[in-house]
Amino acid sequence: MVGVGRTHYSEEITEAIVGEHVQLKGWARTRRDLGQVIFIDLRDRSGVVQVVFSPEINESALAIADSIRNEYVLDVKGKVVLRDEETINDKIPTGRVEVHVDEVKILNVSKPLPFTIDEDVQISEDIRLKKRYLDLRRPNMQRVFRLRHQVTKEIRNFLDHQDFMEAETPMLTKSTPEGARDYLVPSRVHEHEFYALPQSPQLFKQLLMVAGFERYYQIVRCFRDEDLRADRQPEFTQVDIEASFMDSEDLFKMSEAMMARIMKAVHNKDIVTPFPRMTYDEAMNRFGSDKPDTRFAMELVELSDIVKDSGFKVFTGALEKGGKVKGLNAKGQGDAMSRKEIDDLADFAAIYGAKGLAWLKVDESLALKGPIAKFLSEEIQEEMKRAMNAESGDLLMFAADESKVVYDVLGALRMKFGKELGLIDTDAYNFLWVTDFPLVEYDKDEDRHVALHHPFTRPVAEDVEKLATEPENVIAHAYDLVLNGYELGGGSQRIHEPELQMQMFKTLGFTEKEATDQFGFLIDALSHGAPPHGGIALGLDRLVMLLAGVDNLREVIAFPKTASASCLLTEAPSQVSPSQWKELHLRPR
RNA sequence: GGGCCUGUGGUGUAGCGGUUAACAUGCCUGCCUGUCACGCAGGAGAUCGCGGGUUCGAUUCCCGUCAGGCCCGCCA
Repeated sequence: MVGVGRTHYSEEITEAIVGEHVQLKGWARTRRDLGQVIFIDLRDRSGVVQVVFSPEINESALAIADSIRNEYVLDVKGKVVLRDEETINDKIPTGRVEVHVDEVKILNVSKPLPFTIDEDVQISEDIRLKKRYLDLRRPNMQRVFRLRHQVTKEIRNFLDHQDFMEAETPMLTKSTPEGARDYLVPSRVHEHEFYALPQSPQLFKQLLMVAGFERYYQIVRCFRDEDLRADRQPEFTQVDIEASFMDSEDLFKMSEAMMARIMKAVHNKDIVTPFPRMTYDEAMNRFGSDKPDTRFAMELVELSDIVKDSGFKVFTGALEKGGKVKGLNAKGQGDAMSRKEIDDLADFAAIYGAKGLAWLKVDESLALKGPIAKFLSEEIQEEMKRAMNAESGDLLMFAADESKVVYDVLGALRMKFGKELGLIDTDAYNFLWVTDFPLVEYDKDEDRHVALHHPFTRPVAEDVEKLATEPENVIAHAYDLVLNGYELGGGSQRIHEPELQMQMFKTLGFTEKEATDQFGFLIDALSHGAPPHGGIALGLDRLVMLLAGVDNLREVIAFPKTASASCLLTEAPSQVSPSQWKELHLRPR
């Protein structure tokens, strides 16, 4: 340990250095004043050690200690002493020793705090965010940010060893259509023109490939002006990677090695590679999600064929409109749940667009009971039971609707039961590749196709012809890395031919002129010897969140935004002066 | 844009159509030489988020609003 005026961190005060004279700096965590003897727990970034003041040690130090309060900043000098057997404190690592203080300086005082700097004190989150500098002082928060540092350090070391080089890209860049809403920055110099903060460095990293860097990465801030979630912040950090001459297999392998290294470094956990893979179709059909949590089973069951001739309108109607009927078996819940609880599931399903939720209980004689039982023949009921592996006491739920609604509803119900029934192994880290995404999907509102990944994603070779004719059926060279039901990141092989890129823009409804106006620089770059390339971007915040075992991004971002995208500490965003408006050629509306 | 939940001393909670608004912790004062979330004694500290309504009377019920959270839409 180095440092001016400090010989040790508090965690280093151990039996090994008994008798030594040490100098420590830190904060007074608590003071226990017994009149003639005062104990203070001195906390620094490493931990806590007890320092002792008494007349036998030093009168003047004791006098100063009398005025010390919580969170005063101290500089103490003293001797490391072994504690008597009966005064050993097993609760702290340094509990076998203490420092007898012969000199103390108060480096700074502190007002009483709004909350205690301690591990498990429950404080409402707005208070924590308003006084974030105190919140971050808590040891468990410090641990999280040390973990975060360790993760980025491992990533940098790993990629460096793989010949990747870090390069920076602009934060003031061009607003482009497609994707999320941009954060805009008005230009002072160019009247009525705006920069956009990057949603990701996507185009720049492709241009770095054209530039011949071959292997690039960047740990980079990205911005998206969309509404927040527990796992979504308006600014977030991405591990952005791009490589020339690497195919998807190379990228999978490399990403897996990187994740394995991180897991080993931070949790000493050996994870199995290669990661399992699943196509997008399979993920949706089995789990109702493109980021399935595979830590528990409870898969969706396809019932469309079984019920298509049932005559039950709810089912057949959905099928006639091109939808699906799928089921979900909540084991034992037919017995466990009350009628009201089951009825409440329909409200839950409605959030995801379901018009209702059909269900059946399996009774002791394996008969199906419930409001829809009478609409289904004996034969169909038998087939349903077989397909869903129905046993006595089970609750069978059914969604019949357009595919998206069926997936969303049953996928959400699956996660709800998984969590509430404790089916999830919380120690598991289930990595998974989801592959073969569709290239585009049809957007009703805009009446055109939009890219599922982004417009630079490469269609698989055998589907290129379909781009113009049946774009919905084109599969992309795109993949997501999923961990425990969270999308950790996504990547793709990119289009490196200008003609194919232009065709892609046309598929997305751009005219040639619009494409050239917006993305001319890219098309031009691709026309000058662009190598085949592809890459991946990983959400660093989410990764750290999962490694830290928390379920909210705010816990792993030092100064996060609230659900309404404001910073309670600085009170950003804020109004600006009339002169600032004017300079930017703007006026309030 | 929409739905749901929360808002009471500094902090965390309790409470109820009429209370002296309770408890814990923190804070202040005094006592205490082995505590460790020290202890003991005393004290200060709240227009119950804000506005309106219902009512003889609202912290409590209703409406609105603001703030925080979760979710849908949005976002990859």
